[in-house]
Amino acid sequence: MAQFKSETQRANFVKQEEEILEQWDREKTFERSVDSRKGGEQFIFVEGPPTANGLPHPGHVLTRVVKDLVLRYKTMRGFYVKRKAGWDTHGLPVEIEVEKNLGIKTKGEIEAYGIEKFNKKCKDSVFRYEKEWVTATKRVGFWVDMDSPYITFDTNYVESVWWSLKEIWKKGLLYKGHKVVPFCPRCETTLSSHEVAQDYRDVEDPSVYVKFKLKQDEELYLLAWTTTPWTLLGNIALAVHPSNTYVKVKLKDGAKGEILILAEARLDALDDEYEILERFKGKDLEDREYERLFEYAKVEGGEAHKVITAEFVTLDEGTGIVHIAPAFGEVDYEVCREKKLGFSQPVNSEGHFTDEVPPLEGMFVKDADRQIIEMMEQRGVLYKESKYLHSYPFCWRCGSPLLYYARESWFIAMKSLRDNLLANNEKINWYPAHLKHGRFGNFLDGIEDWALSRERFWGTPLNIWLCTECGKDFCVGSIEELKERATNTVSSDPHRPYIDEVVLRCEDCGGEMRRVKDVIDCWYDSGSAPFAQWHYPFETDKFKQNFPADFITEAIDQTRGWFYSLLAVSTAIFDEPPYLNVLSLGHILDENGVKMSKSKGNVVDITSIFDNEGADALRWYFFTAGPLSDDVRFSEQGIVEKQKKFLNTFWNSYFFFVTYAAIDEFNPKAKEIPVEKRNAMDRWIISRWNTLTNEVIAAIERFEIHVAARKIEDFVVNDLSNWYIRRSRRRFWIQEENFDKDCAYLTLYEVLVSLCKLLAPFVPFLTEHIYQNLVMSEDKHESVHLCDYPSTDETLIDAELEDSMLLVSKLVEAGRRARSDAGIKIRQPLKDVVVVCSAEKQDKVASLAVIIKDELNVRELKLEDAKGEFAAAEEYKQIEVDEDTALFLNTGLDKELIEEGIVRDIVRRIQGMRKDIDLEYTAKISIMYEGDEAVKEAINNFTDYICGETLAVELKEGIPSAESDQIYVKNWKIDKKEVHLAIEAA
RNA sequence: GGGCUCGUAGCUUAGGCUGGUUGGAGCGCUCGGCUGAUAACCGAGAGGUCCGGAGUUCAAAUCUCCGCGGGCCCA
Repeated sequence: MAQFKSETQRANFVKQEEEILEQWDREKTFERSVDSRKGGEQFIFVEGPPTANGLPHPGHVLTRVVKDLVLRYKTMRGFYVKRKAGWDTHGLPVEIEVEKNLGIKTKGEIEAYGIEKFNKKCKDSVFRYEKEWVTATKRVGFWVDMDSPYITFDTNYVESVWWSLKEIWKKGLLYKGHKVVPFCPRCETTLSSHEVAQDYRDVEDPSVYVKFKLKQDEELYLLAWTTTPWTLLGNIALAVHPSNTYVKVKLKDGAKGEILILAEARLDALDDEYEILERFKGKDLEDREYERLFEYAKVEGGEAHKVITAEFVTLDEGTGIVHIAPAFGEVDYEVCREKKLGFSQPVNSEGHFTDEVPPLEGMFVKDADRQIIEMMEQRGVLYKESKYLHSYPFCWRCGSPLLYYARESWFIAMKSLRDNLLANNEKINWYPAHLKHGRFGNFLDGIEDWALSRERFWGTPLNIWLCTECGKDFCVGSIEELKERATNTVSSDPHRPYIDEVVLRCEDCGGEMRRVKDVIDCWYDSGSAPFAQWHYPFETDKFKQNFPADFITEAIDQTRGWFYSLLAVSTAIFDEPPYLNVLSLGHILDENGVKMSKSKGNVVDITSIFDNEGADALRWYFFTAGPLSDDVRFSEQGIVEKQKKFLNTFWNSYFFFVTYAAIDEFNPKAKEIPVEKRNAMDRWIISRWNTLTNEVIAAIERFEIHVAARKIEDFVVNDLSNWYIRRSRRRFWIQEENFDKDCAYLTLYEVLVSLCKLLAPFVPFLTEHIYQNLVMSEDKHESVHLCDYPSTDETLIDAELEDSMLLVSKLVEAGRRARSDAGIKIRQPLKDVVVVCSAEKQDKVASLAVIIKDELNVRELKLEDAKGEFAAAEEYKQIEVDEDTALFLNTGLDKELIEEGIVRDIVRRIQGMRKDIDLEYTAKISIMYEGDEAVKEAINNFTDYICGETLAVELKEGIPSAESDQIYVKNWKIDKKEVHLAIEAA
C-alpha cells in the first residue's frame, strides 16, 4: 500500500494552494461537490452581482469568503447548493468611467459622440477587470459557477426585467411624477446620492430674512428665512409648524414700527427691540394668503402663496416660517403635492433663469443671489441679511455647487406597498438581528416611492411607450410583444439607441407611440436577480425551484441597496420575501480604522496577500477577527500572526504525525481499536473533539462564524498540539510494535482527518492538502470537499474526563509555580508531591496521576483528604489551587535525585546537539564526555537511560583532541560544572 | 443635521442580552523555565480613568440619558 508522503517541517502554504487550485480545475472538484448532492434538499443562494469595472478590494474578498464558507458547509451537510455567479453591468458609474476615458463630461457631448458608440464602450468597460475578478475569486477559493453567470445586460435578463415592470404597471403601481434631484448645472446631469455624498464642503451662503406681506392686513409680515435667495423666484407657499407658538411682534424703532410674525422660540433672530402683541399656534395661520414677492414666474397646477402647516418645520434656526419652492426642494415638492398646490419653474435645465424672469434672464442662479437681494431691498421686503456657514454638496467631477431641481421621473408606488414590505420583512431572519427592526425596519416604515427612471444612456431601457397623439402609455412586457406591436424593425439588442427607434401604434387613437427616453435605475436590475437570472417567466421551472433564497450576504451598505431592492421588487410582483436569511457584514477599514478608498490611497492590494500569506491565512484572519457584522481593521501583520499561530500549529501537528507514521509505516486501515480500549489521553482528545463539533455546528448555524473558528483554533493549539501531542510524544517514539503506540497513532490520525473535514469550509486549501495525504488512495484523489461534514458522536463525549483533565492542568500549573517559587527547575526530579483535596477530586486526580507526575517530574503523587489535617514537613512548598484544593511540593533532594537531574541536563544537551547537526531522528550516535567526578558518577549510574533517550550505541569518557569533521564537540556549564560533550554518527 | 452601529492594556480582542469575588486572553515587553513536531510552549511580572460625564442601584465595563470619536446609511 501507499505510504504517507513525507512533508517539510515548514509548509509553503502559497505554493500548496496554487497546486490545489490546479488540481480542483483538473478534476472538476467544485462541479463534483455540487453534483454529488443532487437530489438532496436544496439550499438556495443568490449571488449579489458585483460590477467588474474596478478592481476587487478586500471588502469584496471578505463577502466572497463568507459566501464560500456557508455554501461549502451546507454542501458538506448534504444540501444541494447551486451557485450561479452574476455581474452587475449597467448604471451611471459605468458611464462615468467611459466619460473619463473619452474626456467628455456632459450629456450633450455624449449625444454628439453617438449613443451607439458610447454604449458599446460601456459594454466593453464593464468587463475591464473581469479577469482580475475571476482570478481573485478563484484564488481566494470561492467556489461559484463563473462559466454561466447571469449578466444584467443580457437580452434574456432585460426581458425578465421588462416582464416584471409590466406586472407592476398592470397593477397600476408605475406612474409619472416629479422628483427633486441633485443636479449639476455644468455637467447637465443628475447625481446619485452616492455621488452627492462624495463632496460636501463648508461654504458661506447669504442668509436672508424676508418679509412676506399678508393680504388684507396693512403692514403685517410673515418673516421667513432662506440661504438660497434664488429659489424665492419659485416660491409657492410658506410653512409653519401647526402646534408651535408663533408671535406677532411690533418692532420698537428704526424699522418703521412694522409688525412681524415669527416663532416665539426664534425671537433671537430679531435685531431690533420688540414688543409682543399676540401669541397663537401655527395652526391659526393656516391658509392665510400673502402677496407674492416677485410677480414673474408662472404658477401652474394649483393654488399658491398661502400659509400651510407642516411637521417638518423646526425651530433650530431661521424664523420657524419656511419658504417653500417645489421646483427646488424635495420636501417642498412633496408637501406641495400633498396639499395640491401649484408649481413654478423659472429656471432652465442649465441652471439659468428663463424669460419668465426678465430682469434675471440668462443668469446662472447662484450668480443672481446678489441682485435678488438688492431687488428685495428696493422693495423694502428684506428684513436683514448676513452670512451663513453650512455644508453644501458640490459636483465631485467638476466642483460646481449642486442645485436641487425638480425633474420628471417614473416611480414605483412603494408607499402603497408599505404594509406588505413590513409583513414580508417579518418573515426574514436578519444577522445581526438589530437590523430587522432597526435600520432596515425603520427605513421600510418611512418608505418613499421608488424613483425608477434615469435620464441616461447605459441601462435597461424603461419599457414604456407614450402616444404622441393622445398621451396614452403602454408597457411592453416581452420581446415578442414588442415585435408584435412594433411598426418597424426591432433590433436584437434591447439597449439604446436601437430601442429608441421602435415605434408602436396606439390602440386607442392609432397615433404613434414613442418610448420614454429614460433607462431604469440599475438597483432595479440587481433586485430582479431572483427571477431574471433564470429568464423567468419565459423559462419557468428554474425560477420556481430557486425561490425564495435561503441565504444571501453582503456588506452593511446594502441594507438600503440590494437588500432593499430585492425585497421591493419581490414584494411588488410576488408579495413574498425573496430571501429568508440575510447576513450583513461589516466593512474593511485600514490599520488606522479609516475606510479604504481609492482617493486616500489606503486600499490594500489583495493579490500581494495571496502571494505572501495565501488565501487560507486571509480567510482564517477574517473568520476569527470578530463578529462578521463588525468592521475589521485590516492588518497584514494580523494575517501573518494567524498563519503562525493557527496554520503553522495545525501543520506541525500533521507534520509530527506523518513524520513518525512514515518511520513506523503506520497503516490506519490495518488497525481497529475501539475508543474505550484506548488510554485516557486518547479518550480525552476524542471527547474534546466531539464536544467541539457540537459547538462549531451550533455556532455556524447561528452565523457566529468567529465563535466557531475561535473554538477550533483553541482546540488545535491548546488541546491537540500543546497538550495531547506534547503529552503523547513518547508513545510515538517506542520502536517496537506496541498496542499503546497504535492507539496513539490511530487517535491522532482520526482527529486530524476529522479536523480536516470540520475545517474544510474555513480553510479549503490546507485541509485539502492534508486530507489527501492522510487518506491515501492509489488511483484517484479524493477530496475533503466531497466528504460529509462531521457530526458529534454523543457516546464518545466523556464530560467527567474532560473535567478531570481540567483539574489536572490546574494542578500542573500550580506545581510549576511551586517549582518556580522554590527555584528548582523542572529537569530536576523531585521525590513527591501531595495534593490535598476532596474525596471526589481525589478520584479524578488518581485516574490521571501519571500525567501530573510526568509534567511535574516527581516520582510520587500522594493524595490527602481535604478534611484531614495534612501536616507538611518543612521541605514542602505549598500552593493553593482553589478553595478546597492545595498542592505541596517536596523540595528535598538526595544524591540520586541530584544525579538524575544532571543526567537529564546532559540528555537535553545531546538532543540539542543532534538537532544542531541535522541528524535523522532515527540515526544512532556515539557519545564522548568529560566532566568532574559527580558528572562521571551520574553518567555511569544512568548509562542505559542516556543511551536509550539519545539513541547512543556507545558512551565513553574522553574526547579526542584531534580535529575531526565527524565529531561534533560542545562545551557546557551544568549547575556551574564544566561539562564537555561530543557526538559522532555511529 | 437624523437613524443605526462600534469604542475594554501599545495592538487584536473575551465578558455586556440576564448588574455581584481582585475585568479574562493572545501578540509585543521584562525575568525565569521547558523543548528532537511547533520562529512553539510553560511560570512570574510590568501594562487598564473598561471613550468622557451624569443617572438608576446596596452594587455599573454591563442598564438609562447626554456628550466625544470611528463606521455605514440618509439629509
